[in-house]
Amino acid sequence: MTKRTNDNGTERITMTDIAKMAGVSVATVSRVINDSPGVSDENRKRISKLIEELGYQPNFTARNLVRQSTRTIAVINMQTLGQLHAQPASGRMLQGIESVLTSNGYRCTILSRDEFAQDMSELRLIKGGSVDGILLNGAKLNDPLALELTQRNFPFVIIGRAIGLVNSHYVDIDNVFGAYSAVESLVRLGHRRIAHVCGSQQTNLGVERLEGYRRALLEAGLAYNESLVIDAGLTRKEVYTSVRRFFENIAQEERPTAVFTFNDFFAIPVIRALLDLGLQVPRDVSVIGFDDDEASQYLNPPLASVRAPISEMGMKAAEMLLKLIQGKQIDSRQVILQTRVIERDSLGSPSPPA
Amino acid sequence: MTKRTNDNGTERITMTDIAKMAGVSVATVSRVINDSPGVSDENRKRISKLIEELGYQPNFTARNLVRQSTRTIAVINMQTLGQLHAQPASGRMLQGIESVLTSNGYRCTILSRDEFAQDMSELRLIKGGSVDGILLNGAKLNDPLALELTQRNFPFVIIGRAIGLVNSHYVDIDNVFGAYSAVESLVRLGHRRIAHVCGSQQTNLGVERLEGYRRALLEAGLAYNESLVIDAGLTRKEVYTSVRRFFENIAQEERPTAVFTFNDFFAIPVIRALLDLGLQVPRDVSVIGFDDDEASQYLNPPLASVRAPISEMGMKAAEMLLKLIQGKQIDSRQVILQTRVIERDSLGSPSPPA
DNA sequence: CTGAAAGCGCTAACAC
DNA sequence: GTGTTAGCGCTTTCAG
Repeated sequence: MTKRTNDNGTERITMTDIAKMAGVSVATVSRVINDSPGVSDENRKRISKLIEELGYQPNFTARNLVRQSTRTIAVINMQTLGQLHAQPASGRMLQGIESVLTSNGYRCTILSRDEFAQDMSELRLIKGGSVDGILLNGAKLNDPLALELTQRNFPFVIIGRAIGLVNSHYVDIDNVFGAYSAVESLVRLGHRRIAHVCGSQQTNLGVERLEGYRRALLEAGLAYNESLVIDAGLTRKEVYTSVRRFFENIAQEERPTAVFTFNDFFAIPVIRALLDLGLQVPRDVSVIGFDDDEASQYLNPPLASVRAPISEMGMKAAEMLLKLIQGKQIDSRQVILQTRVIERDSLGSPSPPA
Repeated sequence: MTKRTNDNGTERITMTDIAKMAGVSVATVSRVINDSPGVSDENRKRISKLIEELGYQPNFTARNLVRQSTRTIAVINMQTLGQLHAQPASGRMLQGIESVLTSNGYRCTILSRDEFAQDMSELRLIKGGSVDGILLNGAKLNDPLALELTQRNFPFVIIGRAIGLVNSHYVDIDNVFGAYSAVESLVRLGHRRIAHVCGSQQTNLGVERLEGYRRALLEAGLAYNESLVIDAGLTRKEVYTSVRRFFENIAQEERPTAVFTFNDFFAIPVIRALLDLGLQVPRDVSVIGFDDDEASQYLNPPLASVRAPISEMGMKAAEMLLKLIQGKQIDSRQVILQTRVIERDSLGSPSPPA
């Protein structure tokens, strides 16, 4: 590409052009663009008008270079893009993040963690100065990337908890309590054999919700029985298959009368599997999910769930990150948002034994 | 921020540093970084090693400035971020886009069209040189933004058709045919009164699918009856309310025995509304959607739909845009992807009149 | 209040 | 092969 020219051959207008036309120096133009003081009213007005008329827009990259910032942040996910975008909950998160970023003049770019690269390729982002901050959507135990970012003192906020990292900034929902209360509401309905279709135990999310399940059982005086925990995989297909197999192979008197699923995303194939085996929901098996996806209330039967303020979580995380970047005061490095059980028709009392 | 320094006070390592340490000029270092010829093997090896050891990463912004490119593209949507991210189909699109962009060293940033700004604020993106190309997710009739981009000869690809724009680059699915075949399959089952819960008539998508519905009816010798077209709004809540009201207020003998919904996203509250009125699906009313969201097969009843290769559409659009930017040959400026009806249990023959 | 000039970190002529 | 140098378009001292 020729310098100072677009593909179509039209000159791209620069600050120098404006300066020449206004008969001032670039410094003055720069001052009015940045609302800096030290420009006569007359000049300011004239230059502003010129800018307006010509539709001049300061070059993003040049500004970034001298400012040493790009006004873009990266959202780094544990899941692949396919997994990420398949989940309604991710959409809510991204929506929260993007809304506060764009309204603050920032942009974001969505990346997924490359599990195959050993070298933490994500670090190139910060070494190359191409992002001003990072939102870590999910973290592992003693997450090496989080550790590295901490050591480099690079601005980042974890969405989800950072187990093994002291003093890191994060915002999370109370997953343990959320799961606990879901199971507790099943217990209250009289259920004694409660299964859990758990999330990936490689993630805090999966671990925490399982923990909440376990605690609720113990507190209710019910044994925690590992054989009632179905570790089904990541996709709906896998969940369908595992759950179907599980219920096919269990003796009727052992059969759980309720299942708490890792999230609503999983609850859909779980219910399908039950129905396909001729089991009714909630007559034979009650089901409760997590997240309270927008669709859940419209499902058949309407799905009980743990309502989680996911988009708020994204917003809070983005706000915190922005403060971090701008060196502003942060009230609390850790934010935990609360959840609440929403009871719907997928819930019932267990039928008395036939 | 002090120059050449990070927040934490550590120097940020630059090409000049590498050059000094290697005892060569920056030009040489630049050459090895860019795999340009004209460097002795010995130097190349030594410099590479140094870069490796120091974990040097060329500054993204500086490169962008001199190259006059940012390696980022914008995805501009018609919907708000909330609407966008709520839809499984959008997730599939984004996944397709992001996967080809990132694998080509590009990034993307998701924006939504500001319907309140008259000045086409999106143009600032290109005036400020902050994106290399644009993916227009959806376009209006004679879309002013698309027109402007065309005039400026700025690289862009429309996802969806560009009515009123000759020779624009776009990739789309065959919505008219998709809708046609959905309705046609209802007709084949014996349905005569078929309703359509349509999408926004401000979008091509909504218009085209309605058109397909209309054509199928006409071709089947059935009258196109506007009162059977339910323009329900954008949210599931609105759809639920409208559809419920519609079926509540219609005489039984006038009641549609089938409904074709704009997409699967809408089909969920439609089915809920029917069930809440005591109507069975498909016994009383058959339902067919569009998109074939991943969840649809697991719904109760499993939802018939028109399968659309949405993630492929995103990929194709991204690939086309990249070619456009890189000045490569493009086989065809317009790509239309085909759809296919997937029949599931939400479909049945109309019950014989009681 | 204004302008000259020194960069930001890199690429790419152009000379040697 | 290698180095020198002139920018890319902007911000920001520092003089005046």
